[in-house]
Amino acid sequence: MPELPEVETTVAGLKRAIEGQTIVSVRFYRDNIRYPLDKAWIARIEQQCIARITRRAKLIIMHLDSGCLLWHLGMTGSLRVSASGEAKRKHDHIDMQLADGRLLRFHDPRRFGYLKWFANLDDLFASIAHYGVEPLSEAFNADFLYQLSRNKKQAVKNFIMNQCVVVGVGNIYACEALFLAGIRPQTACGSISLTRYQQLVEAIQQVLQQAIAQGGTTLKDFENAEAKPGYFQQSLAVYGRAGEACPRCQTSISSLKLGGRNSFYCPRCQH
DNA sequence: CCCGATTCCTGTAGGC
DNA sequence: TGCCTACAGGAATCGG
Repeated sequence: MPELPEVETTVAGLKRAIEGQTIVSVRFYRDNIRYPLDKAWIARIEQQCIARITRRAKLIIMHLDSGCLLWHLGMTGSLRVSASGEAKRKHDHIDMQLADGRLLRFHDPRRFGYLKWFANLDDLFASIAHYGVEPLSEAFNADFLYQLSRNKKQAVKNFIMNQCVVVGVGNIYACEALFLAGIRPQTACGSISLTRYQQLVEAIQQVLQQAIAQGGTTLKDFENAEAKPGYFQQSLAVYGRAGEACPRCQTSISSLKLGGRNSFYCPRCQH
């Protein structure tokens, strides 16, 4: 599920809703999601104020007065703030009760998401030191992609979905950005020119910014911190549209598997 | 080193 | 209706 725009949307909602709140009690409803949930963390988290909430890649970072929390929503995870006493649903795995009575609740049917506690931010960032550049930062530019891709045969779609290269771009936005840039997803990344990488950088930034502005993409079950869906799915040009008409030239959209992931493109607009 | 395949898990859609 | 299979937004890990 959540790629960068969905995580950004969730973080924006959480900032509004719970920054400055104190966590009074924590409950783990199971002892692991993707990774183990250590019960020893509970005492470290309780009575801590959530001073700041930020995003790095597809991760949500909660800066506590002492220590910090790192959340990953995986494919089906959501982090919502609900009224006190709201009934627990199936697949609700973690509750954090706030001082004003509301509840921060982590829900994740497939349990590919995770929570980790760290004593300090240095340790947290050390755990994700292998991550690549932020796509909406200055460091993400045509030169960077061009240099890093030389002599590589990897398909460009897999290249831009590699979190060690650039973070936050998942299957949906990779397909959409390649369509906007007019590049076929299976093109070897090492054979793409600097000029075309310039177009790709602009396309990735444009698609992510538009998706953020629309509150993300809700294909199936994404909901933000206020349990509201996103609207960017209405703007998808190729993702999930195999056999439908290309919005630019009316040619039938094609699909193929790349790195095990379904990939969609227009055979006429993309080369 | 670079790839693709596999793996974690549940829900859902589609074929029969 | 029910049973079975394939597939889904992520990403670490394994093996060729």
